[in-house]
Amino acid sequence: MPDRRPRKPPYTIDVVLLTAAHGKLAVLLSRAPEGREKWALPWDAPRSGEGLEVSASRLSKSIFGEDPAWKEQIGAFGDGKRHPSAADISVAFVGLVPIGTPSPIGGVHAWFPIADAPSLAPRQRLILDAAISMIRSRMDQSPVAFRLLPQTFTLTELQQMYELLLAKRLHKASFRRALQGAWLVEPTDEWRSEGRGRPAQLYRYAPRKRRPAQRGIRLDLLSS
Amino acid sequence: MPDRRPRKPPYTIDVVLLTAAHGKLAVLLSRAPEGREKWALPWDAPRSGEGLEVSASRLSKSIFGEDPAWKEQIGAFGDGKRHPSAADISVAFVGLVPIGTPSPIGGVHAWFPIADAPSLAPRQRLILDAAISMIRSRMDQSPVAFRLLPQTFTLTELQQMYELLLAKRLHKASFRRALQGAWLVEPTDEWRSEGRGRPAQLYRYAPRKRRPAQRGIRLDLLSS
DNA sequence: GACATTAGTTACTTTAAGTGACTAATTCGG
DNA sequence: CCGAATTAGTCACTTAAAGTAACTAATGTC
Repeated sequence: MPDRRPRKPPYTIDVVLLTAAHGKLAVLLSRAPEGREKWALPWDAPRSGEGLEVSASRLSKSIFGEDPAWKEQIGAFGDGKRHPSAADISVAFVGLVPIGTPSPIGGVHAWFPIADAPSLAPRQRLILDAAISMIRSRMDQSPVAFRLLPQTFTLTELQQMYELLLAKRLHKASFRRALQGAWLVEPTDEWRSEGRGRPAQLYRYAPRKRRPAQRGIRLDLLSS
Repeated sequence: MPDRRPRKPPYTIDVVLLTAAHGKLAVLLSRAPEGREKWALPWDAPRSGEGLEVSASRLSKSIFGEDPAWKEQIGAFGDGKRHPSAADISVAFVGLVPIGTPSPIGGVHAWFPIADAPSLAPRQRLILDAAISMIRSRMDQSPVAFRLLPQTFTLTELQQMYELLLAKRLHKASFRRALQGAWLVEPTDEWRSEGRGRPAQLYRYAPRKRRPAQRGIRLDLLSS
């Protein structure tokens, strides 16, 4: 990962790969061979002529063999905070990895629940915090919850994912009614029996464009 | 022997300054002395050791003498698109200027309604579009509408600003009820008589923290 | 003083969300 | 084979919020 060419790069690409495991959000960190901190977010210098998105994809692929299920830029970070590289700024991306994706992780990478992540270089700490707050605030504009789940899932799993991200319990009937109204999922003809209890139908993410109904104004969100 | 040729900067800072004028959003452009396009978003190379936010402030101050009323980073842009500079990437900021701010604009700068902006370098076009879509999507999380208005304003002016940003008509009673519930404004003891009709009371933006009431889930926004 | 004009409120309707209790389909332990 | 436990899914009723139109209030114009 760290490209140790003598000249300092003009900037770095840092990626925050997130997944859900054991009811918690987890972030992928790489063991840092040198430097003050033992772990770091995966980062690299861009290659010549390579776009930002492409760099981030290359970095993700070097870890997983494939792109994350969803990826978005967080922004550029600088302002004098220390980074494993000597670069003045870092362009950060957040990517989501579906729960249960086989991770070809050797001893070099490891998943950490975000609450017990080890200490990171200050700039990378900022990036991680920004990534978490970004996916929490984009949940209603991007299919964040769906990209943390496999292609098919039960509605209970989906609800639990929303509860994890919102850090809040939701009521079953309300959740399903909202889901129905939003035309986000469609049932498959498969069912999953999870030991005891009635089997659950599997659904897939299949958003249908709707008229921009968008009722109301959400002024109340401003006052949080 | 040091190389004295103008070295290309590692990145640029570009700013999208927006205001509202004549019922439309307008962007500030600078006349470009050279290059393929006649106009450009204000940009500059960062100074050594200067943070990103600081660079953007410096650039804004060089135009207005003061910071915009609100400012936020949009992100980093690159991916091979052409820019007035030779830099590989540009870090873009959007800033809001209250309606009616005296602009010490010579022949160098001018406000353009966003619908009739002249052609820009491809990367700057992307930045401008991202800025617009950003403030539209952040309206319910940041006081965007308030930062486009003067310190005190009438509720009708505020409603018209929301209508401009949302590109949608709102009903007076609903808007005011939502405003009341959100605890975002407080009345001043001033009134403004605008020619004919009953005078309107002036309000100021004074958000009060509330319990995170946040009722419901906005799944419907996902399907737009 | 009648009227046009803009501000602000009220009362009623419609829609969405909160909630608990219900039915349905399965496993498990006798 | 039967009943309790368990999880999935739905229903009906309650409560809260947004849509809407008609109202009152205060000013300027003629």
